[in-house]
Amino acid sequence: MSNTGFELFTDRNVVAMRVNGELNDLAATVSESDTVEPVTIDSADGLSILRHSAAHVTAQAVQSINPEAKLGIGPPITDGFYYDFDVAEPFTPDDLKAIEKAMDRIIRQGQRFQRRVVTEAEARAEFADEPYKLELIGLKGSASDGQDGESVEVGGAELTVYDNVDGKTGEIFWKDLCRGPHLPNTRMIGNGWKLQRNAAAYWRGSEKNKQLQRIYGTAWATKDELRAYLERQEEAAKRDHRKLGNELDLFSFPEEIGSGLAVFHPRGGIIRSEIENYMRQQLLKNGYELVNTPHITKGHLFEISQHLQWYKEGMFPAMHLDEERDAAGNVTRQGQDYYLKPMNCPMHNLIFRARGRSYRELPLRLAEFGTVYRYEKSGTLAGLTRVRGMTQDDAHIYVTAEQVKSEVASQLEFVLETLRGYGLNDFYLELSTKDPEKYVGDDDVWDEATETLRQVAAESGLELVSDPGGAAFYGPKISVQARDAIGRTWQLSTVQLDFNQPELFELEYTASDGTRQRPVMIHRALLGSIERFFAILLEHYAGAFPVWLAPVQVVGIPVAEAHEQYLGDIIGQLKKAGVRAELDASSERMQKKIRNAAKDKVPFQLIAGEEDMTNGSVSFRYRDGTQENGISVAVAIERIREAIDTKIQV
RNA sequence: GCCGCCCUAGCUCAGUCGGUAGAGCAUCUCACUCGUAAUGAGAAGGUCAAGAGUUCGAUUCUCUUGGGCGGCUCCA
Repeated sequence: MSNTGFELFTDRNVVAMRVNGELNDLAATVSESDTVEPVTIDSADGLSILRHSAAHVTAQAVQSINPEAKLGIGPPITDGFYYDFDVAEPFTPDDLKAIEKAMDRIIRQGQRFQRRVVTEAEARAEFADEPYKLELIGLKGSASDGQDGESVEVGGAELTVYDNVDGKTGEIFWKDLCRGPHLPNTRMIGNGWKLQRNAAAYWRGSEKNKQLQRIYGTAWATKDELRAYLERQEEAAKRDHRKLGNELDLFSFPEEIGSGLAVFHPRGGIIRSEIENYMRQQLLKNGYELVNTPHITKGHLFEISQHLQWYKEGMFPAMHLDEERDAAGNVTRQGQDYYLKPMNCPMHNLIFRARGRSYRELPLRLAEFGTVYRYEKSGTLAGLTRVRGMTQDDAHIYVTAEQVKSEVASQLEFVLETLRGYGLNDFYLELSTKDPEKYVGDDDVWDEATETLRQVAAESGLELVSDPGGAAFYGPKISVQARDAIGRTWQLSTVQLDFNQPELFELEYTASDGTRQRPVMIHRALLGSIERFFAILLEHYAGAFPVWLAPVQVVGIPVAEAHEQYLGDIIGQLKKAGVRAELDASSERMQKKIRNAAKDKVPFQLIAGEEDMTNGSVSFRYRDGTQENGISVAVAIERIREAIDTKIQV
């Protein structure tokens, strides 16, 4: 006896089913021996199916408007879907509107998604006009990298086509090569969807290939969820560090200086230096030594480190200096190429080998706020999160092989403790392992090191995600991912082993038995770059920094001019106590001053008028608009100092 | 780097179907002296991103360059 999913599940929220673990359409038949589980539309699988079905509808709509459009792929993604098309002209916003309209019609029509197994020859005949589909059919059976969404088309055990048919007449409107499964019916896409934008994307993700036009959309089980999603997007846009940086006068990117090169204004500068001060204090407490190295170097250093061999495109081009020529143009004096440094490690290696090193000195931890310059492609730059000039809180730790594990473990602990100080406390770890195509060193060494990192990660008790093939060529790495206030994750700290540079730089220490040994090198960036970390904190706090980071910690607002001197004196005392306090002595009314301070997201407003003057007190107004009147000056100062010292958010 | 879109006052934005521009906020001046999110009046502020082309005339159309945004690729 066998049944279809429709017979098994009458709940309208069930859109597909798992049969023996495999996702299937509800139209599929199952036998009694099968294990069958329902997939509801609001589950992760259900949403993927919904989104993938919406992608099909997008494609049908596009081809109904422009039959010449050739189909690429159309997989579900986080929060939505996309579909790629080869079209003569890129889509315009008006095109998207027209496509949405056509989609709406298709959805209302209630077309059924009907699965059909085909042979390769049949598929080739049916999709003779779809060159990209033909390519995918050719891919079938070859290396099944599910990477760029191909697997949603041809990733199944057999080749299948999904026909979109009229629910009553069975007339076929459209079809697509697809693994499935799909919703039973387009009507189930409902009205929780929206096309969002179009952009170009390389066919199958390679910049050697042609660029197709991609349409992005989002789709949700209900209209309310769509609305909630759009609100989240809006919230994220409000926190955009580029917008806040401008509004709060923190930093800018003057066109005269160049792309990806930021200047920090006074208010951004003070936040930046607070970040650095705290960092420095943590470093010194944890056995680091602070070093300092120049921004430029002769090219030879990067020949030793092999950066000029591997990463030259990522470096600013050479400054060719000191060359001399005679009248005939012959070189009479050989010049030198100088480069801006793209990383600090080679220079730290030179500090390590500046003199003989003993095992007694290890672990040797060299830390620096090292400013580096990288020639990132223009299209990849984004605010402070991707720049061409940045300061890394960089450290290189030289250890014996036996010390690797304990050092990585203590680094991890140190990293988490420090990040918590900045108000981040939701973390998980990612372990990046060897890229079989691109690595140096022995497999044994890699395996052992990777295992060590895995153990340390496991012992931390944090969630661990693996990132196969994500390591740099010189060693595996563990990274700390942090979730911010609105749930986005950022890769922050990295702890990375390096088997390569100690070799290249012939680093050695004298072991207890008098032999010369090669140290293991650990690269450790805690904040990544100060710029990027700054951006993350700015977005995390939406500009309302905790008191210790706030550029202006206290604004004094006199009720009228007559109270300026009284309040000015209190502000003066705060300044003496090391608080960033300002008196607003402008000619505005106090209401306006309150508004201004609120817009600047100042944590404490101190207000004083007649009443306070007579009582020797002051009134607090907090960021949330609440207030507390009649606080004695001494208590007020103490309270503010404490809020700063304990790094609390207010 | 690639595809598309964008660049008007310090900021946010109007506007010009080709006849060289306007608001609000910010700034400055004056008046108001005020107890919890915008007091009023006035002034000043622009080579309409830069350069070239088409045109009697370009901020507007075309091209180039710079900068930005959304993606793709990249992210040592």
